[in-house]
Parts: sequence; C-alpha cells; structure tokens
Amino acid sequence: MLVNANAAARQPIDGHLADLAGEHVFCSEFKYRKGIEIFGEGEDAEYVYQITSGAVRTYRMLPDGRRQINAFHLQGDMFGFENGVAHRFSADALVETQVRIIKRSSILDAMQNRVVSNKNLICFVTQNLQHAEDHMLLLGRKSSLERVATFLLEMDERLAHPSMMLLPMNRRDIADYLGLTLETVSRALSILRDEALLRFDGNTQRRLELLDRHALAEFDV
Amino acid sequence: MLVNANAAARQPIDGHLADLAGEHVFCSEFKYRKGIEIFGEGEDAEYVYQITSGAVRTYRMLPDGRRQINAFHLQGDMFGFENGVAHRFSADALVETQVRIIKRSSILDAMQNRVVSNKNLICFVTQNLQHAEDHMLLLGRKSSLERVATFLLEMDERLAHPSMMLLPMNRRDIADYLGLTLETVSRALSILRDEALLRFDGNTQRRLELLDRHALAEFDV
DNA sequence: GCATTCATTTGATCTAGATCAACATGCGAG
DNA sequence: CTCGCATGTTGATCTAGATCAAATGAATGC
Repeated sequence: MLVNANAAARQPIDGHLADLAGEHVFCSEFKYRKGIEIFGEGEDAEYVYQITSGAVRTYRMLPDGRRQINAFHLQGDMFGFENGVAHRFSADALVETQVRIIKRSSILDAMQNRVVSNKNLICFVTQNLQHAEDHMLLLGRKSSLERVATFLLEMDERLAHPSMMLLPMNRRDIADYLGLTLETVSRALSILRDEALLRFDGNTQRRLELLDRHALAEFDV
Repeated sequence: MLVNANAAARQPIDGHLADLAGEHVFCSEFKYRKGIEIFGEGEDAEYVYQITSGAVRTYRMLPDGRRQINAFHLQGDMFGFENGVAHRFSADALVETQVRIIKRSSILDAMQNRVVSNKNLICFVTQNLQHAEDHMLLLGRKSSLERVATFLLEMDERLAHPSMMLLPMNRRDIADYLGLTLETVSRALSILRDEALLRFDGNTQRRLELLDRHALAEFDV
C-alpha cells in the first residue's frame, strides 16, 4: 500500500534494476516502517520493487490464518514482478525499509521497444524459480534441524558471511518460512547453540554468530 | 539420457514451443519407455523438452534417498528449461512418453537474434514459478487431506475434468509430490472414498472418478 | 525509570503423520 | 493360465513436531 509510504526524489535506477530497464526508465524511492504492508495478495501489480536498504517478507495466507513465507528479500533484491495484473502474494517490511519503485507498465513498454535486456529479466524470474525449487525440497522432505541449518547458512550467504549476523525477522517469521512452529525453531536453535555450532549475542537473540559452518553444512543435506 | 531414446523425424515444432521459438527452429521427437530417465540432476542442460504424449515427473533427491517431486508434466507441457548449463533436477517418464526436443543453444541464438518472443519465454518460466509458489504453501502449511484434495483437483483440471481419470503416477509418486508417505496418501484417498467424494474404478486404483468436486474444493483451502 | 507489551525460551503433553508389518490385488512374463 | 513381483490397502505402534502453558528477557511508551 503506497499510502503508507513517503515519496522521495525521482531518479534513474541503478544496479540490477538498471540492468533490467536500461537508463531509459525512471523510478521513485519509498520508505516503509517496520511491519507495514508494501502490497497485498490480489492487489493490482502496478510496480516492481528493489530494496535499497532493509528487508521484506513475501508470503501467502490461507483463510484460517496459516501463513507460508516464500522468501525473505534483502538489499539489492527485486520482488513484486508478476505475470498477470494482480499480485499473487503479499509483501511487507520486516524492518524500516527503503525501496525503489518502477511502474510495471514502463518495463512492459521498454520490453516492447526492445530497451529491456530479456536475458536479465528471465534471469530474475529464474532465480526466484530456483529458490522455490530448493525450498520445496526443504518443505517437503527435510527435518526441523535440517531446515534451520539450511536457513542459517542461507542467511549467512546472503549477508556475506558476517562474523555477527543480525536477523531482520523474528522466530515466527522463520517458522512460517520453514513450515514449522516458532517453538520448534527456538528449540532447534537452542540445540545448535548447545552443540556449539552457533552462539547468541548476549543482548539480543536475533544477533548470532555461526561458530562452525562446516558442521552446519552437514545438517544442510 | 538420450541413450534410452529413439530418434524420430526432424520437423518444425508447433504449439507452445513454436510460440517460443517461431518457425525458425527445428527439433527432434524422442520416445521414452515407462520409468526411464530423461535427464539427471547435474547433467548438461542441452535440450528443452515438450511432451507430445505421456507424463513426466521432475524431482530432486537428497543423498539418503529422500525425494521431492517438483511437478508432474503432461501433454503440451514444457520442462527442462534452465538458467545455467546444468539441470538442477532430474526428469523421468511416468508412462511411455513422447517428447519434442529442441537444442537450448538454438533458443539462445534465437533470443540473440530477436526471433524468440520474450514474453512467451518469460510466461513459461513464470508459470513454473507460480506453480512452485502454490506448492510451497501446500508443503509448508496444508494437512494431508488438504494436500490430497488439492492434488486431485489439480489433476482433474489438467486432464480437462474427465468423468474417469487415469492417474499416470503411483502412490509413492503422489506422496513424494505432496511431502507425505504413500501410506498417508492411500489413507486420505480411502477417507475421501468413504465420504463419497470419489470412487475407484473396480479394476484399478489408478482410475478414479471425482463425485463431488465442490466438497473436494472445501478441503482445497 | 517504570510499566506494559511483545519476543523468546523451555517444559509438559498431545497428535498427525511416519514407520513397521501383514495382507490383498493386479499385472506382466512365461 | 498362473507364478511372481509390483502396487496398494489397512492395522498397530511410534515419534517428530505441534499444541498448550508458563516463565523470563527485551523493547517501547509514558
């Protein structure tokens, strides 16, 4: 919902989004506060988004409140690209998040005019597909400990192997991403902590250090 | 493995694959017997495939034998399209299956030469992505009965709502697609039979009729 | 800086689905 | 036709993870 965002300067896009659309398309910057919905399932897919800073969850819900988070998107990631006119899932900000927004129609125009690099556009969709395929294997066939180990290594990779990583999501988000309950995620993390594969920062349980990536990788079958 | 296939006539492709590559690219027809591998995870992604007749499963395996089937592909479906040089999953024929094969390189050439319709190519990948997103919700959050009901309605739709549908896959395949065991699938089907939502053909448990699609849809949340 | 609320951990118990086991049925090979 | 193996069903039991519950720790508002 753009209502919750504050418009910033209009400027040419760069990074991935520039590769996608060349220098010919302009976009806006918006900022979303923690927990705020960026778009909802079923809404018009007017824009494509790229994260400047912060983190976003995309997810689908069942009528009774069960939730499946498809993916966590971090700095540089693009999301919200749809085939049809409506979003097939919801997206909201996990923390204070800044995004670049480009009108879907301008990308479609650019495609028509051969301005867009097809290859990059397809690569973007294919990356999402590859992630989804990996995640189906996790959701269908991995144990809770394997899922949590896979998650930690995925985040470690995405955050460029920092010595201390600060997770932008809470235990419930992790659970809804991994197809578990928040209690099971918490227990799995405690087990990995007790086995000295990771340690928490004293102050907050969201800040943690991976102590043995090799041992974690053995859980990540 | 093309070793297991018999080459047939070279001819211009039609249907979806023609939309994708225009009239400029030619392809071969191959036939695979039931249970035969079409390609394996990690092999060179030399070809893209379209099913003329039959059915195919694409899947990934964990080292200890756990298997997750991504998708069942039926007549008209394309599969095997990869971003990189290697296949990220395996594919094999569920029943005697005939496929059209087109060299990946000729599609890439066609893309370079602007012969390919970008839109169709992206639509193809996006369709796969949408299916994967739906399936993540199923694998992460649905009960066994809901999974089986969803599966039956998916197959019913794919097979154009026949009065009697003949499933090309066995209970283990269904289980590995739905993230369950074959016993759980069998039990769920028995429950749906007992509740008169479906009935089996007397002779084979693979041939069944959906008696109450509306009631099934209530399980398919 | 204190209070209220939210996030997380940990423990006790429950249960959906897995596992183990036995039997039934159908199909292909000869 | 029938033997042997594949496939499928059903029952008994087990267990990983869910659910229920409580206590603690951390963040935020006043």
